Amino acid sequence: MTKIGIRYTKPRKLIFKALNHFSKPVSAAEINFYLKNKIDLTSIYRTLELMKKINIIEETEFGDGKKRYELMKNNKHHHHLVCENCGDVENIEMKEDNLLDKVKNKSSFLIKEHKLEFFGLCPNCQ
Amino acid sequence: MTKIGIRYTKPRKLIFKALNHFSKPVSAAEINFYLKNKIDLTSIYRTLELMKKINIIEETEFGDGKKRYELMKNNKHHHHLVCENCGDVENIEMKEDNLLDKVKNKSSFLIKEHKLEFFGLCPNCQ
DNA sequence: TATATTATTGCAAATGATTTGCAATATGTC
DNA sequence: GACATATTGCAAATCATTTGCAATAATATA
Ligand SMILES: [Mn+2]
Ligand SMILES: [Mn+2]
Ligand SMILES: [Zn+2]
Ligand SMILES: [Zn+2]
Repeated sequence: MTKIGIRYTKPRKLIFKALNHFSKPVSAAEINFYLKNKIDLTSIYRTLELMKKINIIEETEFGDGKKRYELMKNNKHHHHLVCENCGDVENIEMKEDNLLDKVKNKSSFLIKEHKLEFFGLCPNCQ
Repeated sequence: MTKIGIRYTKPRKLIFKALNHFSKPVSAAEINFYLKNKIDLTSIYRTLELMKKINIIEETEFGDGKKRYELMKNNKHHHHLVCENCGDVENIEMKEDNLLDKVKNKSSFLIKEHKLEFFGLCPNCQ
C-alpha cells in the first residue's frame, strides 16, 4: 500500500512560474503562449483546475468568455480595473468590511466569496 | 431612398417577454427553453446582442461559462447573490457611492461600470 | 392595397474555449 | 532500480457562441 500525493512535476513548475511572472489574471492560452507551447494546453487546464482546488489561484472573468487565473500571492484578496480599450489590468485593494456587512444585513444568504471588477479606460487610453 | 430602423418583430417580442418573465439573469439556452424552441437559438443570441447594444439588458457571468442577461427594469443598477448549491439568484441593491469614490481615488482609471457578485448558500441550502 | 426595399429569421456549418479518454511517460516509494 | 500510481500529451468530444446565406417578414410609399 503505497500512497502518493500530488506531484510537483516539471509542467506544474513551469505553469506556476508562468503564473508568478504575471501580476494579473491570465488565460490558459496566455500561459501556453508564454511557455512557448512547451506544455500542452490540456495539461495547463488540468493544472489550473488543480491549483484552483487547492486554493493557490483565483479564477476571474472579464466578460470575454475566457477564464483567467491569478496566483494568490501573499493571500491578499483584491479586485481589478480592466481597460475596455487595451485590456490592461490594474489590481485594486480596499477595505470592504462596510460593503460586506451591508450585504450580510440585507440578505439571508450565507456569503462565501464575491467578485468585483471595474471596467473603464486606463490612463493611456483615456 | 427608404430607410427603416430596428424592427419590433414577433421573435423579439417573445424574447422580451421571456426576459421580463424572469427576475434574474438568464442564459440564451434558458430563454430558448422557456420559449419551447419557438425561436431559434441563433436569433436569441442576435436579439440579446441587439438589446445589449441599445442598453435595455445587462450581461452578467456567474463563472460557469455562460453569459446571462437580465432586463434593466426600471433602470435600477444592482448586483447578485448566487447560491453555489442550487443556483438560486437574489438581487441586491445598495448604496455604493462610498465604494466607488474609494476606487476612483485609488486609481487613475476612468471607470465606466462595474460588476459585483456574491457567492454562497441561499437560506434553503445552508 | 400592392410593390419595393431592407431588416430579420432559421438552418447548417464554423469557431473557440474547455473537457474527456486513453495509452505513453514521469514521479515518488521501497 | 523496480513498482505502483499520478500525470502528461495527443486526438477527439463537448458546449457556448458566431457566421454565411438564402428564405421570409416588416415597413414605407406608390
Ligand atoms: Mn489581480
Ligand atoms: Mn438581477
Ligand atoms: Zn487601456
Ligand atoms: Zn440554494
